[in-house]
Amino acid sequence: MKKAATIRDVAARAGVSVSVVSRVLNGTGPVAPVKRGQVLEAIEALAYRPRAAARELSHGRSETVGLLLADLTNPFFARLADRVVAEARSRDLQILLMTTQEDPHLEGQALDTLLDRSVGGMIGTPTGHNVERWEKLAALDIPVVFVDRSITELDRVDVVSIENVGSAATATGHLLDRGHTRIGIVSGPLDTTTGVERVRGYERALREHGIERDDRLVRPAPFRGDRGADVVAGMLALDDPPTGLVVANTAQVRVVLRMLSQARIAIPDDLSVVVFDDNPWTELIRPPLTAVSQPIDMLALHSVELVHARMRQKLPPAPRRIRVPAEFLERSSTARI
Amino acid sequence: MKKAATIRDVAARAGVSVSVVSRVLNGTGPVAPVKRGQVLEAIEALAYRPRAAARELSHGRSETVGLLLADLTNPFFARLADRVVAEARSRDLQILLMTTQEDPHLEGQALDTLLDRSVGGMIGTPTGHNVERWEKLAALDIPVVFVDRSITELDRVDVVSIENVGSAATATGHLLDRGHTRIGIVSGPLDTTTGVERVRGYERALREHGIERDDRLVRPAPFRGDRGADVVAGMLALDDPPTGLVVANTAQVRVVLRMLSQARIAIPDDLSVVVFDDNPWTELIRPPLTAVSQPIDMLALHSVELVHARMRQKLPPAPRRIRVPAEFLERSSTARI
DNA sequence: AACGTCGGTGGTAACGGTTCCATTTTGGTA
DNA sequence: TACCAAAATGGAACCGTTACCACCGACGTT
Repeated sequence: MKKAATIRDVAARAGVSVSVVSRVLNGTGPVAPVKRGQVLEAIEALAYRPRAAARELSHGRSETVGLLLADLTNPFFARLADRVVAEARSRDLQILLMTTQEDPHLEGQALDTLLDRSVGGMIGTPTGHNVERWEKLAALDIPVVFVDRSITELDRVDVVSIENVGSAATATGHLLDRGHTRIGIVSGPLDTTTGVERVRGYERALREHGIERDDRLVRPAPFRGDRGADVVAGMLALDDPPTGLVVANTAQVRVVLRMLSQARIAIPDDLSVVVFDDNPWTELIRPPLTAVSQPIDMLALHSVELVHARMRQKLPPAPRRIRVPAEFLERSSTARI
Repeated sequence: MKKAATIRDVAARAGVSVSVVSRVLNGTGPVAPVKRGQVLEAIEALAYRPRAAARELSHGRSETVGLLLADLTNPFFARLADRVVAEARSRDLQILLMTTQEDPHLEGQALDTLLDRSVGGMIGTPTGHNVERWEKLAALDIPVVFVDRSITELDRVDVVSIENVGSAATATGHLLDRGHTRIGIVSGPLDTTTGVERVRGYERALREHGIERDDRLVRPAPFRGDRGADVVAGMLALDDPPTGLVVANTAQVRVVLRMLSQARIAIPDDLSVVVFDDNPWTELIRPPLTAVSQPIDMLALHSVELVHARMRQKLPPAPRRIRVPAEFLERSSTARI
């Protein structure tokens, strides 16, 4: 098995210097049309493909983008990954995938290895910790784009997310409009931006309807584990249980639904439910779920577009915050009280 | 921003040569305990981390494993990716993710870029085409592990998959035992191994019960699109429609269920249904689905373990074919006729 | 006719590791 | 104390690119 051709082989066959080959490869300088032709012919003939590692070493940075997601088990992130990979491909970027499993320690490790790989950019859903490390990336001039969530302390990075406050307000308003006055919300942890923003939207809707917030109905739950189910069970065990529920923590909707089903709580008769994130399975559930549908393709598109542009230095330094609207889909899991 | 430390900086600070540093880094030769200490101290002090690209360039191969999956939108592959990433991490391997979207052309491109990156190994769900390119990888001594499916023409690669024939036979047998004699199956394309093997299992079960195969009830469907729904609709429109159905194409179960629901076919009263692959959502569906549950963690574990071992040359050359058993979960979507 | 200018070109030093090989040091043995 | 093998060390070539720089004609200007 003879080894693969290098740039020198190409140069030799085309009768030019390596500089010329490099130039036709990258369009980084003038080349006479005739020689360009010869070079292209040689490349073709030798099936030459530049070694990414060499390029990366000499150039100091790679065409690889680190994608650091929370958890591929959650359909939201899985679909996001799918779209990001597709968008990246169309821009000739590679995706190095890692997951945090929502664990700051794992996230830290992942960031380190991503750094070793001298990735050209990063797209990630931060756990909220490891602030110094994210800062270091940014300080190294490695473009960082947060998607879905962000870290408030970090103002130098781009952020792409949905309109969390507004979406939560809409979801809550939907229940209020249907006569519900006791509405529970299980959010993400309050040290995540999605967690606080969605609660804020919930509160805004309540306020607009002149209803006071009851702390017992506003409960965060971690992304991992089954805590969301306990939290909801707790609410339902109150003397004055909620008649409406907003599950604003995408990672917990499944366990919440399972618990409700096992407890034989009828939806929407006993409880009206709105969930965050619509995935292809939610419409198969009985009853089909009313949901806030996140435009995942837009999230992916903008994230990749941003890192790409930054890698090409094609953007003013000021950080961008892109908020895309989410769609509210009324199905059959909510009813008038 | 001073740039990151290199191996030479470490050597200088520790008062040794770069060779020594390299040796303590890789444990590739003898080093005096004292110097080892100095080197480690210097590494710590300078926060030195070896550049992956440099290592890769000189060594000719990287610690990155290409993961080429069909489609992250399918929960099966998403969960597989999740586990593979986790297993890879615990072995200090990086995962470069690409998707084929079941498109041979995209698969070809992906294989090319993976080659440029001189990945150290590959784990993939082949579309069934691009045989030459897969062959080339193997010829280049890059360990390739097929997971879930494989390509029959390629006998030099390792394969990890479930017991497809047996699982399909069990699923079909389950229906037969409940008195069904007209059983439909929608499989994957017949140019995929999962497609043919599952049909084979189906046939075996029929044969064992002395029932003849009716071609109109054995229909493949592509992985992409909604074809599976049409196929089932077609079966149900027959004069003698099936009373039982095996959906052996994981990518099509969702659309099939949606179609049945829209057509107001009652499960299991009008039709008993067994599906391939159990994902966390199937138990939320009404009725909860009887399913063949694939041991995804085992698939991931073995795949990663295999590439890893091959990359370390720790395995005899003969290709391994690992078949892990799948679990049959009886829920409520199947009934006695 | 002398003089920039500029398109086109080749030589070569990085980039940051690994690895081979020659050399020095160490320790054990006669 | 001399000697030898084994252990420890350093030097330098190499991996495949990119990018800087020097150079060489040809051409257009004064």
